Amino acid sequence: MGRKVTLFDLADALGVSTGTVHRALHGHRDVNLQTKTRVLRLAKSMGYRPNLAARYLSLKRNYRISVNTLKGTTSFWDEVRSGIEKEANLIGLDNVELEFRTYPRLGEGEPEAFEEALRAKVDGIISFPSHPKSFRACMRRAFRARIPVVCVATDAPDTDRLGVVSIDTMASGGLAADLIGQVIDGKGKVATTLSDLQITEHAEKCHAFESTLRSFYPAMQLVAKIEDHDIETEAYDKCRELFRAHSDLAGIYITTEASIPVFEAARDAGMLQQLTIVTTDIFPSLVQQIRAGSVLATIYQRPHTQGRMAFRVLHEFLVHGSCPSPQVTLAPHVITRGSLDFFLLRKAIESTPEKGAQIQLDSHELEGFAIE
Amino acid sequence: MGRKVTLFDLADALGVSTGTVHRALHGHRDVNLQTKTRVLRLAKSMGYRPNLAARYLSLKRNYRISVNTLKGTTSFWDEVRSGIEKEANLIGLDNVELEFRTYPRLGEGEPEAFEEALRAKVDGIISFPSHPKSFRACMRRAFRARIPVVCVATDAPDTDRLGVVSIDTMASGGLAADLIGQVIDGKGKVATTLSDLQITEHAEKCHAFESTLRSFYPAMQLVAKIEDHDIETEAYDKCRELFRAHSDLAGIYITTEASIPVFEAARDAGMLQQLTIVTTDIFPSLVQQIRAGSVLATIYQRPHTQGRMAFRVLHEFLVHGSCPSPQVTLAPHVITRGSLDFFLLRKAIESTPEKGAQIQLDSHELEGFAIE
DNA sequence: TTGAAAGCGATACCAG
DNA sequence: CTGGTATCGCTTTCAA
Repeated sequence: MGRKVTLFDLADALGVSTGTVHRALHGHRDVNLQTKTRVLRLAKSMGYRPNLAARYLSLKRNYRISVNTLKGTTSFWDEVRSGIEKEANLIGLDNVELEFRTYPRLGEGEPEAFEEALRAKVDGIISFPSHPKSFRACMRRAFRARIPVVCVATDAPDTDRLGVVSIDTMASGGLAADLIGQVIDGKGKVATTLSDLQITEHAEKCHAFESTLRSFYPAMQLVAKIEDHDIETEAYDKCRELFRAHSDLAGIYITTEASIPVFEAARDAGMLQQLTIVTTDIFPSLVQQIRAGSVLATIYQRPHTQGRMAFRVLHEFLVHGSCPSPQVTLAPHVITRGSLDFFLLRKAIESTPEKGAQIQLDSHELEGFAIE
Repeated sequence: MGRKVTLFDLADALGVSTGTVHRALHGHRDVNLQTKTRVLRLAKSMGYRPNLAARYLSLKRNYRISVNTLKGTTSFWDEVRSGIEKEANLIGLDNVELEFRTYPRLGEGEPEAFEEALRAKVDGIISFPSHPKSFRACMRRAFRARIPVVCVATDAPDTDRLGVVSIDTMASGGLAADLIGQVIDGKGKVATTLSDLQITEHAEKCHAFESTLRSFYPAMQLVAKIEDHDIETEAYDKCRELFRAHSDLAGIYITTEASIPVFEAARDAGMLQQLTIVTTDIFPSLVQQIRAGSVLATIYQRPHTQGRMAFRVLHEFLVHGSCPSPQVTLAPHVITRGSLDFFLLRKAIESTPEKGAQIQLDSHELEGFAIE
């Protein structure tokens, strides 16, 4: 394994200066096309790889990243943000500054936050595209400004986003179908609730749920896909209606966090016992339902990890200039009553704030690796 | 937000040289105790944080890490190794060299590999402690040599390992119990298989399984914990015996990869249909069983992620001199028939080799972020 | 015990 | 269009 090739090695071999080599590699204007190709060819043949440490050091400018997300009613978005922060000061050689811009509700204040980030000339944006339509316009501007954008939680189709980090919706739907299907022995009526069929993410979960039923549980019947448009009363009312129309309903898959109104409707209809329920994500009032045994399982969408991954993708691009995997799709976690405590414990650990500034020590000084 | 504090700032403020400050911070011998404490105090009060880029750059020496793992019969250990490699060239600023030392079987060749790594004076070791007893002796030597060791997949109790990365055994057992319990409607006989009750990891899974049954499925009965000692014929024979003794067995939780002999025994006993089975991990012949519908779910132990995390913990220690979380416990993934394909897809992506040396480009040159 | 100074490799500026 | 060179912050000799 030969020693590492440096800029100087290239310059030396070609009889030019490192400045020239540098400009050639980075495609700056004002480089002779010939020397440029010579440099590029040699770099490839010698297997040149830039030394990132040296790069960071000489680059005084810090990367500034804007994190545009929803305020949210549960801790989901807090966890996304804390995941981003954690990854930032783990990876970060202190060369990243995060700027958080949060908007209160779906589609409300999102374009403004985006616009602000663009005006602030950040180097990259991590964003939750809450309103597909207005987001597309934002993306066009980001594209023109050459600011890379990573979407988190939901994809923004037909935009030139650099990457997406989201949960595997197909796996989620498939899991939900299998869990319910197995427990109710492959027969009976089931339903799903979602926010809106227009939202790709939700549509995909339902689709996977339905297609798994078709493939493996032909005797089951999906009788409704309830759209609640993120409005609690709408969810409640439509569920009441559903339970009235199908008093023999056996199971329900709630693809969003909006499970509480469903429980209330089921309880009020006196059907809570008979229903096999799979929910999404986790928060205190849902924990109660799980402990009470009303929930078969909840499908956890790992917001903390989504945040971490989103940061990684963007950082990778800013630093390496390349994007290893424009689509990061996370496997969902299945949480049941018997495993609940272990998941809650992990969640608590994840949200522990980073230990602050910490003087680094040589191992000589650590007394037998003792960790405080 | 004040600008970052450098070594020079500290030296300047104290009227000493950067060399002195450096030596004081690192506890090198031959530093006046007084100046040392003055430096340390000032460093803390000024919130000094070393610039890692500068450190990497000036440190010419690369870290050498030995990865001591099992050859294995399934792809489990291949995935662990590829996870380590992936994280290494993602995080690594090329300052890490990996040396793989693999041993053929449980406890066979393990001490030799360890010894070799110590002799080679590596900077750290990632190891699977396959044989608790001999491993402890190895660890003592590593400790004396001041070489940090991170355990992967299994912990090594009562040793001074730097950290462990493993799957959450409690969550695994709890999940298995809930899955089986719900499907068989909370009543009937169940059993588990494991390699050896001496192995903490297996014992914990069984314990969590049992305790979840006790808490939430009192009408279920755990009739056997079968130890197969990693021998296929032993697993087969003991299962046949089990099935003979309990022809009304309703479910079985296989805590290890050794599920194939169990399927064979069940099939030969004509009980495959009646059993609700939860397995562990995934490999081609198990995939067949899942597709065939013989498996309720398999609990995937995420070897790739285990590898990635193990590397992170060790790297973190070598670089920062601190260990953020000595115990990384991963949440297991639940894979069912309806979600199988999505998990297999992910697995295929994970094991895609890294794109090799790649010239980095400025964003100017990327035509609209187009990723090849 | 401490100070001074020479790198590490890439970047960016200023001359030519 | 290209060469030379100061610079980033830390580590590590070599002298004092």
